[in-house]
Amino acid sequence: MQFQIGLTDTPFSLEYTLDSGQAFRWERKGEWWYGVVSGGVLKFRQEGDVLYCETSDEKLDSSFVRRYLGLETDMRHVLSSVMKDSVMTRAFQKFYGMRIMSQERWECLASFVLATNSNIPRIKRMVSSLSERYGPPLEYEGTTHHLFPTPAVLADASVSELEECGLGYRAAFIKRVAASVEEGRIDFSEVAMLDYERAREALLSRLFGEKLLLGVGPKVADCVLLFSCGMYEAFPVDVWVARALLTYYPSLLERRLLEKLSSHKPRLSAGDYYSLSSAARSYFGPYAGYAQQYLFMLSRAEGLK
DNA sequence: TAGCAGGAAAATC
DNA sequence: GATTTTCCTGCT
Repeated sequence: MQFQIGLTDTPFSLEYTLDSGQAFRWERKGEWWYGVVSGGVLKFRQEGDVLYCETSDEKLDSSFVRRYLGLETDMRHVLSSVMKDSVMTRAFQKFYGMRIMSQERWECLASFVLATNSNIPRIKRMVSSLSERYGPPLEYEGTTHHLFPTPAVLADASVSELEECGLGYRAAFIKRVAASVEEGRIDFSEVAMLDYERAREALLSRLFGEKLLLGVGPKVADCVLLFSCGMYEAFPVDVWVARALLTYYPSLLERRLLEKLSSHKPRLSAGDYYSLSSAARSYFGPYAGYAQQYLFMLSRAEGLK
């Protein structure tokens, strides 16, 4: 199936969106970006104000794509809310059109569990070898693609086999998290309906179960809420965003955090994470997550240390 | 709460 | 080619 989406009335950059470290299954081949999403292969090419789309699956239609790429978000609201200072102005000018996507929730959770202590190229490799090994194959244009594996399959995989996908110590985490999802301990659609604070609590443990979820801390929870549940006030803080806050927004930080972040090897405790994240959320407001993603990109582009 | 380990690849020197 | 860093969390 082929179709087009007009972008005349809304800022959008395919490249900045797919390559901003939110999603890990997109690859550029020549003019086209290829990805596997929700049971099908998707293919995108942007030419100015037109987004050309092709897909193996009828269900991945234009309304699906608009939702997936975050095109339904009214950027005028985002801009008027988040444009508070010259740093934001610079970041939005530089990466104009970058959108927060709305990804499949289980895949998003799994991807960010793998992301701990890692880097983007490696995360992509882990996700793709997991998919090749455990995901159902899908032929498209003469190439075999693989869907992202289901929780059931990963829960049944052995840790040593998972390790062979280059996961290292993350293998045990992903197995446990998959099992929790499979057992219904995390009900994503229920989480997505809660308000942000409750949703984070729920993801982080207590709601449906007794046991702590291995491998899901506040940062991973924030990524899942922002990138797959449409909670734009979530403000994940990773090393790059922490550096950006330290460099551009020192006045938002308590003295204690300033000192810690300036130290040689900053290690944030859970308490530190919450104070950082909530300081940023109250400064940037309901679309803080957008501010976060632009800061992430700016921080990397400017090579902050 | 602080301190540390974890595991492999990228980035950097 | 060696060292440092890497979209962090769990355990003690």
